[in-house]
Amino acid sequence: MSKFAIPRKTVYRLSLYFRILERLRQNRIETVSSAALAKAVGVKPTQLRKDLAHFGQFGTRGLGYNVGGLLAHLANVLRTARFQPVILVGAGNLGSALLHYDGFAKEGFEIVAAFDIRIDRVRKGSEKSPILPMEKLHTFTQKQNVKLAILTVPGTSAQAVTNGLVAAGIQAILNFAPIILQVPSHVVVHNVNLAIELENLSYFIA
Amino acid sequence: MSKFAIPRKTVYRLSLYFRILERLRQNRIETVSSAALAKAVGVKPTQLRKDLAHFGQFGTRGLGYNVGGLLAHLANVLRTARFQPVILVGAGNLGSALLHYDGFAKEGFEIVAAFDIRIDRVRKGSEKSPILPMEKLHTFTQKQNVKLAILTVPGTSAQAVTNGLVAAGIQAILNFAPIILQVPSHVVVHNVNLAIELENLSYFIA
DNA sequence: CTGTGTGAAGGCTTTCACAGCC
DNA sequence: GGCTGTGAAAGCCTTCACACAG
Repeated sequence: MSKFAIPRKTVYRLSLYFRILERLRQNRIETVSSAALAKAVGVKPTQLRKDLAHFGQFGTRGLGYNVGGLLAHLANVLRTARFQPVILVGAGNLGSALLHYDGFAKEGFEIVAAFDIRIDRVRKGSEKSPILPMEKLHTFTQKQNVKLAILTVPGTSAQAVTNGLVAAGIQAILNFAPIILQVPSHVVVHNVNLAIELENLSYFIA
Repeated sequence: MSKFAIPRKTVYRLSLYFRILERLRQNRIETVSSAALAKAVGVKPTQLRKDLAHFGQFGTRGLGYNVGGLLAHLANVLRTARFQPVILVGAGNLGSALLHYDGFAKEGFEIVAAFDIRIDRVRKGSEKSPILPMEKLHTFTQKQNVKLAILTVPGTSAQAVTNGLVAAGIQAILNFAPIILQVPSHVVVHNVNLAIELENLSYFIA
């Protein structure tokens, strides 16, 4: 039961289940069936049960799942994933946009610092994170033991910046630059391209 | 060869190929092999060829693909997907962040207007798109024949707002709200949750 | 010899069908 | 009866192997 035995897609859905369960607990709901939970997440009940089967048996037949108990189990599985410090590199258009976004903090991720070659790129003072020059990236990351980075630099400098991130000890990168990053095998990269999401979506308009 | 016969994932990759090809053309490169193009996109050569096979035969055996020719074909396949007007609903934290992002415009998507219940949420005047009250959404969307919407309202109001979007004729929604939207079958929804992306990523840190 | 096009094989996910337990 | 847990089946996508063209 190595953690890499669990499919990426399953892990992604665990996060979805977790959020719905939190909402249920807020509403003092103590029990939920796989059918109800699956519907809220937008998957089939059997898929939810298969996902959970990777970790053990949490339900009661004929009844469903105990909300608190399942939450605790999922929190345990996802625990390493939360409350990690994050740095953001590239405080340009999208970067500073994401700095203004409080959705990360709400979910337990704090952007502890942003880096840019131009430190004058400070938008009006709503963000708490300091914007530092790139030269400080290495030392800062190592001192604070940061492992997660959000990369929002232009594609032309993305690989060079990535090399610096890897050298500084970063282990996972949420990459918004439109290129494939070359990284050592111990570093995980997830690519996001909002323009392509939009393009892809509009393709399926009837 | 109905457009829905083409897998979502393939369409997504077509967008990736397209962007690399544009870059090659800028560099006056006229021919590219499936191996080279696939590497730039981060997929296997056979997958690239299978993707293209959905539409016909574009390559020359022993030589590769003509950059301009393949670009033209892909542009034709993706044509409906580009240069669409888009509205953004919910000019809160993430919404106004995305309004500041110029990556959409670069790829051919113009955010023609933003809507919010509070029209005073205007950040400093860098954006060109007007921020309008929600009451104008319906008329505006119909008059301008907008079919694409970016949804960045809180989860609590997302479904209600979505109903309004659907009534106004919106056919595709890029949804950042953390709930599953109920929509008629002719409406396409794509969900994006940046916090979960981050959580999922950090799960795979060794 | 190089590199595309493609049927067949393989692998991964999802779904089904139903056994088992409350 | 209601609902979970799970082996088997199905479906989908990716990869292989190789025929074929330049």
